[in-house]
Amino acid sequence: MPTITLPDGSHRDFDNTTSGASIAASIGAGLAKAAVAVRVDGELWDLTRDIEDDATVEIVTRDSDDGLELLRHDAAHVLAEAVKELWPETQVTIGPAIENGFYYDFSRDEPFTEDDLETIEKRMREIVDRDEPIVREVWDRDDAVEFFKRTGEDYKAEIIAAIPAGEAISLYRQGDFIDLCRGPHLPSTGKLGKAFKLTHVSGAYWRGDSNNEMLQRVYGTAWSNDKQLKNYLHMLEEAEKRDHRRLGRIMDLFHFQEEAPGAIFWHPKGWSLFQNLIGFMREQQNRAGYREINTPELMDRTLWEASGHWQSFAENMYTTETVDGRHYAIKPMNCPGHVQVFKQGITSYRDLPCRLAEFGKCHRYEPSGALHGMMRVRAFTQDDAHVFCTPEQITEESIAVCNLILGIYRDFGFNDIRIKFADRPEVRVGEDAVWDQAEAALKKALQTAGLEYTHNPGEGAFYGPKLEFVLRDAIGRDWQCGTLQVDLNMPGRLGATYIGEDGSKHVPVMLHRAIFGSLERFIGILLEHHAGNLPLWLAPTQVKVLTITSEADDFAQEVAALLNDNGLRADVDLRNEKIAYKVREHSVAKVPVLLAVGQREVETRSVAMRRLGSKHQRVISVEDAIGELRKEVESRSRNAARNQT
RNA sequence: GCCGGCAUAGCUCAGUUGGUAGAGCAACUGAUUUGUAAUCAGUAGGUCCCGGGUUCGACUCCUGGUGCCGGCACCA
Repeated sequence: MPTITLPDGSHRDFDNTTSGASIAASIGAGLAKAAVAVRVDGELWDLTRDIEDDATVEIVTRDSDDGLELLRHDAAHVLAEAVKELWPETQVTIGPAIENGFYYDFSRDEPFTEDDLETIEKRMREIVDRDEPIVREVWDRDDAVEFFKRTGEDYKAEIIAAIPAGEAISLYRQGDFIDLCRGPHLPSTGKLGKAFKLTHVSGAYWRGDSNNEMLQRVYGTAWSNDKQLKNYLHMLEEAEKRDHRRLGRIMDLFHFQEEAPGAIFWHPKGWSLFQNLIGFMREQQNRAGYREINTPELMDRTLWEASGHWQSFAENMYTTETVDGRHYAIKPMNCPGHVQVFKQGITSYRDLPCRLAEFGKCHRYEPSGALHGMMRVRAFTQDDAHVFCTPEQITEESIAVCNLILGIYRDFGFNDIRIKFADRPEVRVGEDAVWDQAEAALKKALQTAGLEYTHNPGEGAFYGPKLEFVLRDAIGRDWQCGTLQVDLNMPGRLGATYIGEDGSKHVPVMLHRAIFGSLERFIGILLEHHAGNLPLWLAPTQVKVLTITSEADDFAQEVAALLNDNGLRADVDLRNEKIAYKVREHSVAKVPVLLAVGQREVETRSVAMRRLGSKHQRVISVEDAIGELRKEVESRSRNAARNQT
């Protein structure tokens, strides 16, 4: 006689054993229909599973986050069932729900083709129409291993064999398909609905290990209704339109070519943007007490061996052949160079913290498959800095770095920022006691600053734990940019010391930090975030003055000169073309401000101002236009561009 | 690096069973002096990614590379 407590606090008594399905039905037909699972005392259960004891129960509907995840997980099972029906010799492995969808990894000799995808999807829809019950079964582990071995599912058998012997495991059966699964699942395949679509195929390593064989992964997306699916597919199209590689071409910012894979040829406008970002960061850093330096791009290999980079990353470093009997490496990062600058002369504890910054160009031989537009390149510029400080200063300096990073992201229009705490990796240098100290210091800084964070276990650098700053862009994609690392190892390895209050030598703590991460990548992210419509203060060409007739040529040039005198980047377009043609061309090129001048404007010394994204224009005096634009640039107002006509 | 796909004019793309290539836009030239997202006409533009092979003949077929795209792995 279980008593069921519902989320609103009300109680219901049942004479016999009940289930999520009957509870939902007792509340209402609508809920029963939307129900996909039930949360029993906080744990997700199948709708049909018996509830025998008193419990707090919440019906999970297909629209909820939990419900959607279940739907996607079920979609993966239906995908596997479809593949097994079509190609019985294929082995199944695993298939989880992921953000926006699901995938399933299969082992087979022949990769799937695009056509196969259509065939599979069609079969999946048939399975949904069959509305097969999805039934939970509890098996003995050894029986399950034996069963999957017998049916040729070696991967499944391997997974189950890793579960401790004697433990009961749950399997789910739908039609002829049976799979190991923690569950829960929908009551039947029909509940999945048809708002899903297979999207692409790819290779994926068994257990995510590149030493293992490669499986065939099928990806799909699944939603609770058709409208959501349609929205998602539309979002994908929009994302394609704001691809930074496309925008870079349209806006004439940069290009790539075959002779320099993973390296960027910057065009005048793109380089202007690049320099703007450096100028901005330089100003922020100077204000925060950093001093800028510059270190060699080519240094003797022994330095990299001493820092420990050679041992970990030799394969990813560009090196020279023997030159005058020595081997040099192009710097893949700036830290060892900064330590050399720190080591010059004798540093007193009074000189700490010592904050050294560099816009350092680094080269890394990234694996060919890792390259991705400007987001992952082989030649890039870090806004790198190292803070040398005493152990007592770690917390304060870390907090300052966090605040600097978060403030700067806001200046660029990123407001949704997450912090991940990455602790010691398996392969590392330094004693565990030192790692304990470094991790504790970083955590303390986060707590003192009152910042929320999530854990990213084992993802720290080889010399120290790190914070990863992840920003979410306008269409919901996450990008890791900034980083803060506490390093108690490298300064000692490279012989850095300072004289403490006690008059003896101490090894300083080194904080590594970057805010943009890589300028190249950050620009790519900025372009996609703003869909190319850069805020005025960043736009390479801020203003284009367009003539309507050639009689306005002199005035247009005068206006452009005035704009330039006032620190605005302005150009003229005097071509003998219709104004509509010029407006279109410069709008496509994403110029934020268009000033049209014709006979009327010449006579009144005014301009017709039109902002990117607006169809309207305002006729205002040249002085007012300049004043307004200057003000906007100075306030770095991101939204102003959108709110004005 | 691994799995799969792609590579034709500056860009977006056509190109039938193997007979050395076309369109639109862009560019250039001329005309047009124009009021807010494409004025008209003409001209020019190609090592069909690179190398090797099969063939009388290869953009097309085979083969080895390179680059890019989607993932996986990697990311100091």
